[in-house]
Amino acid sequence: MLDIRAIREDPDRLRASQRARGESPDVVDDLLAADEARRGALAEFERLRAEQKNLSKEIAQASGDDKQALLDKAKELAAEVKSAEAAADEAQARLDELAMVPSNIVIDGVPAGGEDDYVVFREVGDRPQLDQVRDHLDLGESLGAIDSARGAKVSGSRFYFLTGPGAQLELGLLNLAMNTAIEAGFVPMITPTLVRPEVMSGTGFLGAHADEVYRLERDDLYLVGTSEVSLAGYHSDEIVDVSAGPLRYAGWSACYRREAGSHGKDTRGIIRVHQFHKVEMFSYCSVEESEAEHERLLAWEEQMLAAVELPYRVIDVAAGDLGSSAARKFDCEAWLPSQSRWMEVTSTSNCTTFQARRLGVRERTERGTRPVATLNGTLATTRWIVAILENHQRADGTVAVPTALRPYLGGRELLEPRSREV
RNA sequence: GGAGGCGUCGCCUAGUGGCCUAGGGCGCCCGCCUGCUAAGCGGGUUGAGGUUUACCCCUCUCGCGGGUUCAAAUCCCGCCGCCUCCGCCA
Repeated sequence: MLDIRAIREDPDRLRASQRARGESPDVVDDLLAADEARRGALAEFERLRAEQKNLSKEIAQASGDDKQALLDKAKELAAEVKSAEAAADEAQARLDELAMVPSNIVIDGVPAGGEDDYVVFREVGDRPQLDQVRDHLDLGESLGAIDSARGAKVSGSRFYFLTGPGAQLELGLLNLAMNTAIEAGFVPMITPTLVRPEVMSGTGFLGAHADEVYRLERDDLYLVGTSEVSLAGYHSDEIVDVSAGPLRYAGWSACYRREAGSHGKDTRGIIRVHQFHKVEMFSYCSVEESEAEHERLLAWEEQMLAAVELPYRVIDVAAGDLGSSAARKFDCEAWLPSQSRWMEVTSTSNCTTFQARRLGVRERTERGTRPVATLNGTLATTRWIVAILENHQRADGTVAVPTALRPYLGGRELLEPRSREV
């Protein structure tokens, strides 16, 4: 949802943003018309309602014939008030509906265009020199780390078991991420993975990509695709104090995605799965501070990637590929040797006031309250195991454990193929 | 799943159809007073929207949504949340 008053003042800004995303600028005129209609209807209702209140007070003091005459008049007025209120409510609902349509206004400097129009900021680290490349599933199976076949047997395609060193690797990654976050001053959180419709909708996940989300119809709850959802809802309908700096939370949760539109894509291994774990950073801050905070979230992501010794690049995602709530998004992509391509491993978005406005998260200022900015970013996910196995594989079939993860694997420096099939 | 109780401003609370333009206390903010602090005195202090250069003013907001009524914090219906007890389960 966008600020209708801001659109009234500067409609061209939204038009330009819509064009950059490849979406229609016509919604702007629809919005302005609906806003005008709403204000007209509201003024009429308020006028009648004020009249009714005054009349009511007269009735309380009148008596006899006077009172009866006033009562007759009041009865008529009551009907008028009722219909004026209905009209005002309807006009408000029309505007609300329209206001939910446009995606967030992109920040100046975001590249225009679609999926392939990103800008590469930098490339960090050296890609491994490998004569023979095995992919992560091949490696994971021989190490006894990933069991895809039994995942499918138990739960269907895109499910898996992490076993032995695989399970330890994931726990290690997530703990390393959690510790990194705590050290940086984040409040560690373990979050609900089922949320109410208002929260899911408030974060912007029920728009164009609603098919991605699991829904439990009997209970009217949604399974989150990231703890961003729960953490955004955490302060909903609250006035928070961000005057002393951002409120920072690090959420640990399981994540669920239907992957409805990706049949046949990344079907092998654990790159694209229905359920995984993630540690997510989430910040609430003033809108003025949001761009600096975005850079900081990116820096913490890069710190994690450096800690697990992965080669990666950072891209500035183009407007058309942002998702509805983001005003800017930076992705880190790790090198994927088996496919000679880059694979998204982190994503950090500045949602400016888009989510906060829908969820009612405000801050106090000298002149009333206003929505804060919300930002999120990935510190580690199950998918990182893919990049770690592939980039740290060695010719003898072993996989080197990055130094930072060794404490979580009992000090082991190498993962070795198991001798016995299980 | 069953029974009962509760939901009013940041917190505590008053309020049983018109005197509520929601009162009081605590906390907080501003001022006065005062060697300092405390106390005392005066004022301010829910949020959303409309109107306005601004001040003012107006409407909505007593968990949420309906209804009754000229008029609802107050009466009726539905829902949600919390608490207590019982049952069932891990």
